[in-house]
Amino acid sequence: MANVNVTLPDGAVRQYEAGVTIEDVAASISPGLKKKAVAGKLNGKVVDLYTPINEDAKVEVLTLDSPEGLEVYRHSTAHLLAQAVKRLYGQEVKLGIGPVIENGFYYDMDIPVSLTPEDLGKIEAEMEKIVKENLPIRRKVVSREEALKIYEEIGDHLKQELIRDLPEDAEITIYEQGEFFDLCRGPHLPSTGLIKSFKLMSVAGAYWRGDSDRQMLQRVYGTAWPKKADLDEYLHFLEEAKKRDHRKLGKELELYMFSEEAPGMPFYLPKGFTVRNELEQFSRRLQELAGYTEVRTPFIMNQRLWQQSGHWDHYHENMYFSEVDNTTYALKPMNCPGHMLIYKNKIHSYRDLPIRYSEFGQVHRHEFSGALNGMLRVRTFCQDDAHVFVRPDQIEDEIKRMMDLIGRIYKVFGFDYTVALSTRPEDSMGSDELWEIAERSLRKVLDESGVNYQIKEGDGAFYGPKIDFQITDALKRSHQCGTIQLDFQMPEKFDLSYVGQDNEKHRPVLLHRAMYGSMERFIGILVEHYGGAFPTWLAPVQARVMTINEAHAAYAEEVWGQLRQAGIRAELDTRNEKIGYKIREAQVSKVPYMLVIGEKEVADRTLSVRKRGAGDLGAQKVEEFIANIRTEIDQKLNS
RNA sequence: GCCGGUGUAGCUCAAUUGGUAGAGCACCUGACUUGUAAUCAGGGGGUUGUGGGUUCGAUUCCUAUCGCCGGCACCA
Repeated sequence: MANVNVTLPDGAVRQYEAGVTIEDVAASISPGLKKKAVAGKLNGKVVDLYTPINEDAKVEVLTLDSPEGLEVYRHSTAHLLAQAVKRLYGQEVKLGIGPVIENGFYYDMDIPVSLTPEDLGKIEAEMEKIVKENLPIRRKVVSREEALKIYEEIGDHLKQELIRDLPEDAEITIYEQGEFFDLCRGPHLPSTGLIKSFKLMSVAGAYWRGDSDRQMLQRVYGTAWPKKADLDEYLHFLEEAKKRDHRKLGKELELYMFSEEAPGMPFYLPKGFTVRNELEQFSRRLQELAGYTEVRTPFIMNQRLWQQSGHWDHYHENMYFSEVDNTTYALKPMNCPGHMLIYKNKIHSYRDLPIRYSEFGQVHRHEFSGALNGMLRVRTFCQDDAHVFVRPDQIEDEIKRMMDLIGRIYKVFGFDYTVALSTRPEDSMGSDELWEIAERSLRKVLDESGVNYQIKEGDGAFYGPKIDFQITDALKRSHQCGTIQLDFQMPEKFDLSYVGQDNEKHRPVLLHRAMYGSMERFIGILVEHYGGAFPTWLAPVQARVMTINEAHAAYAEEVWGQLRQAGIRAELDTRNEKIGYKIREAQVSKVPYMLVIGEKEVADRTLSVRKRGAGDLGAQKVEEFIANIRTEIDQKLNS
């Protein structure tokens, strides 16, 4: 019998008889490892635990502590789901795909009946049963013809299509567990009994192969974890996230509202608008320092303009139109064309570039009804937009400046972010050459800046490639916000020019840029990020003065006046209520500073400071408190 | 837009097999004059999203439509 040398992750080499399985290797290391093993890694490739080792190899035993092991586990749970559904709903069930996703898995299936949330409980129970049966899960290699025959026999057109689309040289495998089998690359757990903690989360429709022209399947989402405690922790996390939902908090904190009269269009309530104004003012100040000048362009402009800009051809179905005096006007979905007109309003010298126009521009886009989501996806929103006109030699420097500015802003909120480069989409305009140049320069700046970035092929705007900034919030979810887009098309379309040193006309290059992205989305993200408890500089109400009883009202009113005089957003609460009641209300509405005034404070001309999250800070002179809170507010940039 | 769910007072939710709606908070009034997360009592408030239909009778059943929610597709 030949021997094989097995190299383990720690570098140790052990000798086994050829044909030894990874499970045997695990057993030979320790009984504990054998018990925990769910799969293996053979020369870097994740494989089934019972895979034989026939030649010298690097081997790693995978447990649920590794991401790969957990992935195998979740994948097997997806099969478990499919098996349960087939048992309950019969062979009529056709299987699409059932991949692993973050925290779990899903399976897309064609099921004769519509599943309801209650059905999920029944399916879970069936899954538990299959776990108890502890069915061995085994891999079987089949030929393409065999595979097709198997799925023709059971009339599963979905799997047949998948098989036909597999590459010529692909090894086709089927995994079997009891009466159930599934076309699958694997690997899987050795048996169903190893699956411990899972929960089906929801049912939803999903297009077959992600194509909206094709059949809609039923997608069941599930989550799976090594231990019950992990599952509980995850479910708890979801509960916490739900409490922070910006739609719920926006209502509770009276920040914004929605009405059936304008689906997808937020109404700002006084408090929400205060936050927004603060954000806008902050960004405005930074942009002034960075050399931007602010402009304002009309909401509706003649259809001609949109034909010229290309929006008519490429963005028509998302636009709102209005007919006035036999002329069609469009509500702007983007601010660029207006800024083109401003640029063309006069002749520019090469010395004047870069010219940086910023606009808090309200745009309207007719998004699909199903796409709307609170403040995160709306039909009218305000972009903190800017268009910068540069000479070709200024492109890279200007992009660097933009990236710096965006990074600085995100830091103020404590956001981490990731960057992605999006390349030419299918529906685009302009020559291959210009796209080539544009993509290359963005890539160059990104490479030089040293940031990590991913590439999103075909995800660019129709007029140019872009760098997108994705914010990661306190709950580790990411949201697209900032963007920098390079555009050679729009200057062509609008025949923009500047006069060069040679006294000839030259074509400027256009950079589109947004930092918050949309004020609405950014506010929604901030609400969830802070759980509604805004830092003092953003808080709609920064301090609330509250009295112990009505004898203190006069002094409290005086203090309230002083605070407002100092530019602090303060409220006064002199109602005939107990101080505990007033504190509770202030606490619930997440006011950062609660200022209590009673007999002592009136006598000493002080106020008692209670800070949200920190409790009673004791008495301070009014001037002292004002100085402290002002410092805190002004320090946002140094945070 | 597509699949599924859902819509009751300002908010959060109740209402046995269809018998014409109720609670807490909020709001108003009164009492209490209060020291760091809810004082007590009383009161007002709803064409049950909207339009049709079935029925002696509809919050409940059917249907259309709108909004919202979870996904898909699309996207700042």
